[in-house]
Amino acid sequence: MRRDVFQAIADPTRRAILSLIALHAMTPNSLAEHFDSSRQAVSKHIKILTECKLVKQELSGREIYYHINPKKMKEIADWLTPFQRLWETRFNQLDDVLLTLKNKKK
Amino acid sequence: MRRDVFQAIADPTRRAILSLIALHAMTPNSLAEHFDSSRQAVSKHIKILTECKLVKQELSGREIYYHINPKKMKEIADWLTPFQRLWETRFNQLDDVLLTLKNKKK
DNA sequence: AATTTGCGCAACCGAATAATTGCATATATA
DNA sequence: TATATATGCAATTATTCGGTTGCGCAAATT
Repeated sequence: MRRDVFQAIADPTRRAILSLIALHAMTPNSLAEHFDSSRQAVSKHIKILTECKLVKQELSGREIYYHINPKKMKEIADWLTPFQRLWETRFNQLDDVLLTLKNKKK
Repeated sequence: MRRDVFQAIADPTRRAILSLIALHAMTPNSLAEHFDSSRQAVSKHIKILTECKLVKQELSGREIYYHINPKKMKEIADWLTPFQRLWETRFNQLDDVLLTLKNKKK
């Protein structure tokens, strides 16, 4: 079973869950209220997020509050770092120009 | 068929393809040499990357050079932006402290 | 003590994925 | 012109995914 952050954030519901708990920790039930799918479906998503360490749990009686794990979120940002210069600089616009010239030559 | 950037980068081979063509444009055949899977398999990945606009193609005779599309890559970075403060500031460490205190209380 | 509530787990199902194989087409090369 | 090369597309298959349903358990509530 592949279980990495990239596979985890591939699902829109899981991305929404991350956005919600980024504001404040939430229980599965309170999370499920924000979606059309069942509580179990949401729980399954949480399980996947937990397995790849994107969320941590805080037990409180029979309730479980799920928190986001910033360190793991940063791993996604880290993967993007080498690509950053591509959109931050004007290299990409230069690429476009070169590409256009090349095509015109043909 | 869901075809967004997040689903696209979920696959490790596709992430590797993006990393390779970020350095310089490549043809499907030259890309396939970097992987164990077949040329067709790589082509299918490229198709997915093309469909979600992460790569652009430059035709040159019978060869097709695939380029990365920085604008689309940035969309991933944009999604991450709201989460940035979670790891860039010391809020996350503060969270850890509060969580520990809460657990001790019980 | 009995009932309700919050949760995880397992089984099941249809849809989507990733890979292979085989084929068709267009461009180079001999 | 015949052959080799670069590529895309379609069919097939095993696997994974996302969802539902039903269950069991522990903590709260009555």
